[in-house]
Amino acid sequence: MPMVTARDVARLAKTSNAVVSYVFNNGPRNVAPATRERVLAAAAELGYRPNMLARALSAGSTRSIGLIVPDICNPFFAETARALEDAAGEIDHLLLICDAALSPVQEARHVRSLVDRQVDAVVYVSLQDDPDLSLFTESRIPVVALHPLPEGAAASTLTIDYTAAARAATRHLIEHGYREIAILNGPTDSVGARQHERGYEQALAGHAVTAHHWSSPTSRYAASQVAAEELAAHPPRAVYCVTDEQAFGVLHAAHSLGLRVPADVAVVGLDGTANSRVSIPPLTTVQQPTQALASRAIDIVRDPDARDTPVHELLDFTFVARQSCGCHEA
Amino acid sequence: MPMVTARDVARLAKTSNAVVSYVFNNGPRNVAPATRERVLAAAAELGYRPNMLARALSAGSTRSIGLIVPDICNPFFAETARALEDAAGEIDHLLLICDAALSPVQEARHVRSLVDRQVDAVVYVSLQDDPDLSLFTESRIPVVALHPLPEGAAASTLTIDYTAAARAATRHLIEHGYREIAILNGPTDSVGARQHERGYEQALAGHAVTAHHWSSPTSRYAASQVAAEELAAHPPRAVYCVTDEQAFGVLHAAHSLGLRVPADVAVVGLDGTANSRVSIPPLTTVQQPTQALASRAIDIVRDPDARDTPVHELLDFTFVARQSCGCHEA
DNA sequence: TTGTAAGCGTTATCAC
DNA sequence: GTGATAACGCTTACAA
Repeated sequence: MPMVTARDVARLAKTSNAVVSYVFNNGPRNVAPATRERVLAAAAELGYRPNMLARALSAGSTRSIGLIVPDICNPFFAETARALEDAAGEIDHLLLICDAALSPVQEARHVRSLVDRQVDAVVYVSLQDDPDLSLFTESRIPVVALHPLPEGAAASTLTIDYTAAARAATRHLIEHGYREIAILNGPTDSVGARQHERGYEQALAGHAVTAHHWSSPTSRYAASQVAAEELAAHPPRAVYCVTDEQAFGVLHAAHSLGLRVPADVAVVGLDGTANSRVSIPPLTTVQQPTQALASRAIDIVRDPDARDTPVHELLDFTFVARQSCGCHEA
Repeated sequence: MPMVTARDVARLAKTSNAVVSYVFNNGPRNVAPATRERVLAAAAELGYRPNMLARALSAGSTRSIGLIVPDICNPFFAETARALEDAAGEIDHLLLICDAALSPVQEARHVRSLVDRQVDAVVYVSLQDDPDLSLFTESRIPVVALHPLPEGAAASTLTIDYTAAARAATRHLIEHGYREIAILNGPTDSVGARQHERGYEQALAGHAVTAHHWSSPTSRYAASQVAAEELAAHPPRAVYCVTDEQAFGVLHAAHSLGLRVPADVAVVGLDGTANSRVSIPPLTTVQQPTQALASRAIDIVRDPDARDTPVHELLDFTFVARQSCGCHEA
């Protein structure tokens, strides 16, 4: 298949390649209706498709947006990727999904790769609390992080209010009457982790509740290991997990120790992945507004105003009570 | 940040941009060691990074490989994507992950998009039994499908032997002594579905076993719905599911009906995702050789010989007995 | 061994 | 309203 070029189309339409470009871009110059028709007809006849590489090289935009996630095998990030792909598709951009595979080294490689690939913007979920954004800023690539960033970081952020979410989840557990409530937090001391912590503490304040502080990597297996150990030692009556995956791990640990959920241990998660509906038992969780997060992220990153002045936005979450907390007993 | 070009480097190294190119590509011409050093030093000083777009436009290779999966939220495909990203990274290629989101329309859009983006090759897991490969063949983009294709399709295939896998799984259930065994197959009549079916039938042949034929979309929720209905009606003693996700759905359905696994219903899956270790109960499954599949897929698609003559390869699977079938009772 | 220059297929500026 | 033509930054004959 010899590649059909704009020049070929121009030849057939008896005009110049410039006009072909004008037609396919609706500008920057006008073309006479008759000429436009001839060009379109010729293009159709030859099966012409503009060469995106040449277009990108010349025009300076690759019409692509990068996404870096810590772990594509975590369905929450897969769902995020899907929502972003939709949002990007609507503005006719390609989403480049990069999976850090839980490795900071891999993550750094992807940052480099996206810069090299000249993506127009980046949606970033980092493994690090304070990721190095210099490569992006040097290349003037706008970035929006889907998690809180330290004060003064050179990127926009777009998240739910984790403090409020943790508070709501913990409060719900307290209202069930549980008096020994653990928080299963993430593996590192990050801004986000501290927000969960704070919400949990705020909910506990003034209640005669014993706190338990656990932490595990954000994976089902790792959480299961940690939870199994903790549950065997000083079993709390309830656990608030900062991700659904960790909650699923707790569910598994409880099961393997012969503990019933919620009769023996109550569990609440955060993310509201599709799987939370079909876990054993169905998981009570804080639902992230994945669609809204995605479309807003694309808006932010394409907003010329936000390019230089990072914006920080909070979106609303929804608390979903299912069986694992003790509501809706089966 | 004014972009640093090869010309800038050449100027600083007191040589020509051609030599800069020779240095960065190790060819096609040799460069005197001294000159090479000067170029490298100049490049380092200026922070030169070759412009991939210009390189791709000129050289004709984008150093990228496309991947189309039916559903990135299914961890098996996420794990596949991760393995492929590793394999692609080793040859310094970017993996473009495209999620069809269970929509054939979306899938077709991605095919178009990958062709437009001029990827060097494509790894394809299609929703269709007989996907339209013409766009790829016209553009001479080599394709390897990770599932069986109808006779004569213009792409290589690389899979495990699904017939043998289904046979092994079903046979295992028979050896447990179960006499009512269902197969939960995929939603469409595809080559792959027929292979599962055949393996299941082969295992059953000559045994006094009652067969049950179920089918559901490949998602936990959908499988759970179908299984709940079937289990409420004529509960079989065991179920072989053609994917782990469907098996998880059966687990959930059983739980919500108050059926114990494996005491009341035994379940076997196929894929061997990480989650199968931590399901409730841990899932007996046929483990796909994900890493091997990925690296072999990259090899095939880059093999100049296989470019024109599709190859069809079978890789070995591993049967992993855990609790859901009745082995290793907790 | 190195430099010159002609592409690669667009976009966009200028004249006309 | 349209047609030459110069970028965009690189690769790679071809010359020197």
